[in-house]
Amino acid sequence: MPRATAAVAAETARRVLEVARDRFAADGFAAASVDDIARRAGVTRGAVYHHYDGKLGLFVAVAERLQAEIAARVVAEAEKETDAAAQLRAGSHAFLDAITDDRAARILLVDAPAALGWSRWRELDAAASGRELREAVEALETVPEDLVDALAQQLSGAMNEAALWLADRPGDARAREAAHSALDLLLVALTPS
Amino acid sequence: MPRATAAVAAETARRVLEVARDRFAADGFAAASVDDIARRAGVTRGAVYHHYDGKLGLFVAVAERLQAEIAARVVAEAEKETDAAAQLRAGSHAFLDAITDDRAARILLVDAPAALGWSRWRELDAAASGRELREAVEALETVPEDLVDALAQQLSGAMNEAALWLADRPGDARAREAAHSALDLLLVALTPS
DNA sequence: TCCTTTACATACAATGTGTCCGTATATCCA
DNA sequence: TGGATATACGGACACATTGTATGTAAAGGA
Repeated sequence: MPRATAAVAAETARRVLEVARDRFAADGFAAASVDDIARRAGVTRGAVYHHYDGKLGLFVAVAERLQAEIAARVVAEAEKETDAAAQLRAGSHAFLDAITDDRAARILLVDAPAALGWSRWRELDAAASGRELREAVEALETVPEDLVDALAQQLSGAMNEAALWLADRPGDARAREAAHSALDLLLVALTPS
Repeated sequence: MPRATAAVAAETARRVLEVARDRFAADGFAAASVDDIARRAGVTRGAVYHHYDGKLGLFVAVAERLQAEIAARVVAEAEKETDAAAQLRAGSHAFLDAITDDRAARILLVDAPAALGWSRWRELDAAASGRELREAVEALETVPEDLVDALAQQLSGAMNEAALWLADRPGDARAREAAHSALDLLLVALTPS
């Protein structure tokens, strides 16, 4: 088998990543097999292990990609607002919509904590949208300084659970509306009227 | 090997369950091995497969046991209060304390959703404390009927995340206090003054 | 007392992961 | 420009783990 040029190699890595994203979303981390991913990408497991650090490394690459995509959308929406409270609300709603697209919820919210361990998952999340959330909560006048971390964490949990709840009800517009409204109910309590 | 009497057999099943609980908590579902659990329980894998429906069945048994224990504590605390709002708050705080004891958080909140799938995990949770939470939210006058499900879900997510956050900071009394206070911040918004 | 069922132990087959090794060919460098 | 070297894989192997099938000895009922 001839060796591929650098551009072709990058294309191989990209295709593997794409297939992996699809398989992890469809089958979950545990049930997805590296061999299946490789075959669907048109390569052997050797290629996958060359480009990525094992099954977990491949999964991490997929997760980081998804996190980045979602964080970008969240930040973009939040930045449209000016004051802290509005930014928090806009970002939260954007997060809910973003993570329920592209079947990212299962990968990021169900499999990632188990596969990476909760603390590593937290670090990954903090590097993406988690940090923004914490800062948004911190900017609120109504929240005491020593509760910022705990509250941001719990809001994150509420949104994540809402996302999974929605992911379990695809196409249910009423549920989506209810999730957003309920989230607002929690957020308005924290935002100064 | 002689066959055991019925009482001895029940004791075997109980010992296996206990060891499994310990191993799942320490190693996680994926990394724990049936052989290791069996050996630590003083039996072979054959005994485990006789008493439980495979690794997943054993895990489900452990999870159900933990759920029941926690639900009992939550209900006991909630029943000390009379009005709906106070019951919700008492139950929520009791849940936070209960699930962070005995290293149940990892099993129930991290591994269970991944191993069982999110929807099966939800059913398991609903059968235990989830249903109580929904009813408590429903009893609040301040929450519109069509938001009850979504809100209960999100509150559950907030509490679960708080539990994991605390489980990651064992013995940190300040964090525990902050988690409870932050949870109160969310709950007071929903409870009529 | 015999016979069925229970409670395991043991052996076996299947699947999946990670690693090692081979190799052809870009790419770098003298 | 022609070799040396590193890269991008493919293929084979070893290992771990799960589930199943089978054997078996004793308990408990008829």
